[in-house]
Amino acid sequence: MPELPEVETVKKSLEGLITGLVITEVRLFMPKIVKTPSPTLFSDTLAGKTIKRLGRRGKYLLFHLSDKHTLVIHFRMTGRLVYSPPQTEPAKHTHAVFRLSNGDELHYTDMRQFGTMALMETDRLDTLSGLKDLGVEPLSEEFSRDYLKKQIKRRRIKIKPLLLDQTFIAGLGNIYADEALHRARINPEKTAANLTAREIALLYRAIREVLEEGIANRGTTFRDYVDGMGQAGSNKEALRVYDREGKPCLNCGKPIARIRLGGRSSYYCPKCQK
DNA sequence: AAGAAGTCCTGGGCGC
DNA sequence: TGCGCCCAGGACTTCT
Repeated sequence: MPELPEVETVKKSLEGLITGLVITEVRLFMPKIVKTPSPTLFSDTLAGKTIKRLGRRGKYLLFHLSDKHTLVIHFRMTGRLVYSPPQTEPAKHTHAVFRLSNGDELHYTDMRQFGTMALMETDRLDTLSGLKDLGVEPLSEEFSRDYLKKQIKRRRIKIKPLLLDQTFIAGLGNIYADEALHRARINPEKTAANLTAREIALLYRAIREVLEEGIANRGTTFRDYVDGMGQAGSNKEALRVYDREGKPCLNCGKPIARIRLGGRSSYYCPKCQK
């Protein structure tokens, strides 16, 4: 599930290879993944554009193009974007192929078809639903301990679903949210406003640490995630609670529990995370 | 206004 | 072994 560290890794793995290249042709096999504009206009407008710079906002990957356009990709759960030599047979579930001016290609695949793409004029990006409402970037300077404290104190929802709310903090998903809460020893069901100052300080640090480690390990691969070169990340080895139901807590040895919060699995240690 | 539920989709895991 | 059922999950929309 590409979360912030995975999208950042895709960005880093691709930018050195494709910056400066021209998108010469777009083949779209699954038109419905394009949110805007129409599939034909999407392909036609992209053709001939130069890739100026890659960016990332939350879990969105951004291709800043010539003519003041930006291509926006969200991978959701199983989306992949892989740099491929010419005439590579598209893998199963390949929905789009971007041909580049050096002859190589970018293959976009997504088994579940949840991922989306959009092409916009760059100065209209703030109108794209989802992107426009994103909260603070957790690795930016804007995300300070005071900011987190102020924001958390005004919310009555449980801390776990709050961390997953992309309008609160951009880029955390189920894996890194659980890991941050475990590291900060906070129960996922605790009401956000009831966190102590100490807990918020620990959470602040934990969020940054788990994301930075995720990036350093080139992302977490369970089954589907790979970077722009098709390589899996190694951060699964570093996970301390996620997907470890029944296994011993690495702090105290008690079995990790799993509950459902807001329709999602939450893994936590009942002893360490009171 | 906040929060719950429904929606999209496929492969894997399970029970029998 | 093989069939069929059900679940996971991110974010948006719709309902309460």
